[in-house]
Amino acid sequence: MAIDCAACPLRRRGNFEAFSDKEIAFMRKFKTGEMQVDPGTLILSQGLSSAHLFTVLSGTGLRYRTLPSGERQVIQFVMPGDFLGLQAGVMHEMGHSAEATSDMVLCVFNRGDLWSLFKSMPERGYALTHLAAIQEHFLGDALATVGQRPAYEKVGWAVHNLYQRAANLGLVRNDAFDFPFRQQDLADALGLSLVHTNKTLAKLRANGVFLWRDGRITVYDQSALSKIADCDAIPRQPLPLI
Amino acid sequence: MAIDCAACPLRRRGNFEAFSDKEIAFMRKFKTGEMQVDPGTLILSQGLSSAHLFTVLSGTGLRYRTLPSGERQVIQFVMPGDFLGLQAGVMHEMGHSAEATSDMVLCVFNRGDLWSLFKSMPERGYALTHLAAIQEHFLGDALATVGQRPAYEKVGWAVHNLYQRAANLGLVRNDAFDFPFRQQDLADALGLSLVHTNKTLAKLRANGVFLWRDGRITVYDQSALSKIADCDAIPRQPLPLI
DNA sequence: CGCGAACTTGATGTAACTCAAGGCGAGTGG
DNA sequence: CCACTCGCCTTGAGTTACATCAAGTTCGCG
Repeated sequence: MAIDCAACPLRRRGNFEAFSDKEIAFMRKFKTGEMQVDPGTLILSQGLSSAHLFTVLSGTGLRYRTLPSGERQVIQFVMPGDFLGLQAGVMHEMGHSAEATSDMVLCVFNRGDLWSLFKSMPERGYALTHLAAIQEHFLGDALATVGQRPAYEKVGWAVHNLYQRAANLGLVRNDAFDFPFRQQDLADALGLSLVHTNKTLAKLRANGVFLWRDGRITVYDQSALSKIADCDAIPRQPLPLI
Repeated sequence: MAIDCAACPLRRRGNFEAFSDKEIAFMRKFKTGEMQVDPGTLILSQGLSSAHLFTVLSGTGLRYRTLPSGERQVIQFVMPGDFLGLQAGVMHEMGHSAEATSDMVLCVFNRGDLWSLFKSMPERGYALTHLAAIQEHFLGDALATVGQRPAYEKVGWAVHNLYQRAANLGLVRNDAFDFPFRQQDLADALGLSLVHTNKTLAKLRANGVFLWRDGRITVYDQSALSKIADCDAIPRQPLPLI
């Protein structure tokens, strides 16, 4: 029933690092199952630990942090290949929650096996660290955007980023990709109000940059978009995968 | 001349994880030297790789990301125990720069030896990942603060955080610790203008919460501060160290 | 058909920005 | 020793990007 790691659909469709035979054999043991969830399902919960760690096989989700005052900051739009639960794995508790926004399939690992990953398969431990470094890189970029840029550029940056990631995963067809989120989610990711986000999206639409409708984003003018996003191009190196 | 890892001053003064004898032996080999730098020295440069990785032994610094448009986002106020250069270690380039703001002493490691850390001493590889996870946790918190909170709380959060970190390192005496930064640095960390940061600091001072003068912060009212910062208490677990 | 969730749009308010000017201490040079 | 500059902090005045408030539309669903 469960997908065999050797035939992992991610490595076939996306731009990921290759696995050695030894690594595949290890991952088969390391993987303890698969999980299928519906939209809205809470996968990890801020403040709690978790017995399981996950790699997203398909579907989309959100990571977000809730402040005691009730505000919500979306940390990341989760896509296939993302690893969820590192904080629960090595620390006492998660600093954010994760939930599905579409049907989602996740590879499941045991938190308790994490040490074996370093101990008996250092290549995999290194890959995990690599993933964490990429995450740090992305968060730094997000922080700079949220902290320093005006709304129009924020939204442009977000869509640009999402488009690049989707493209890397082979999820873009005719300059369009699925994006099953609400405007509120984007607003919470960028530190903008819902209303202002809406008006900014309208502006970008009017300018013919892109269109977000019915859970799908279509980019009409890539060069305009990357000019608005104004960020250093992401090197298209293969991503590590757990 | 150089400090022996067995007598590392960090592990003695701060709240860090203990090292086994094997780990100490390994770190002695892993450490290739020490570096002494003056205030203003650039340690790592955004967009470039680096042959060296560092652990801060003493002194303070800044990590910051510069946007193509010239804006600067301060990512972190660097304190002793912080590890610098993970991104250069596992990725092609740094996503941010790092510079000293005081005299600083750094432990120096070779980028090329990083793999040996995973290969021959998985405990250390795990510690590195742990460190990365903590960093991710902190960045998520910073993102939430910059994205969702008003200026008064932002500044309160920042000082609260800095105080906690300094306390963990044994750097607090009489509720005060050194903080050799400019208001502009704090402004760039929080996504505020210099002027507004200044006025917000004046308000906190007037309210008797804390005082920042001559490169030193004195906290007068801890409970008021943590109420303003309004964040989940950081568990005081020992920090990993590289 | 009524209801709720999400999106849209206009009107009004305000937190934070920019501009502008002055103070203060440290360093420099005549 | 004073005059000057320079970096940083401070404060007031005016502006604006974004927030909040308040409707209204559309659409799917029980």
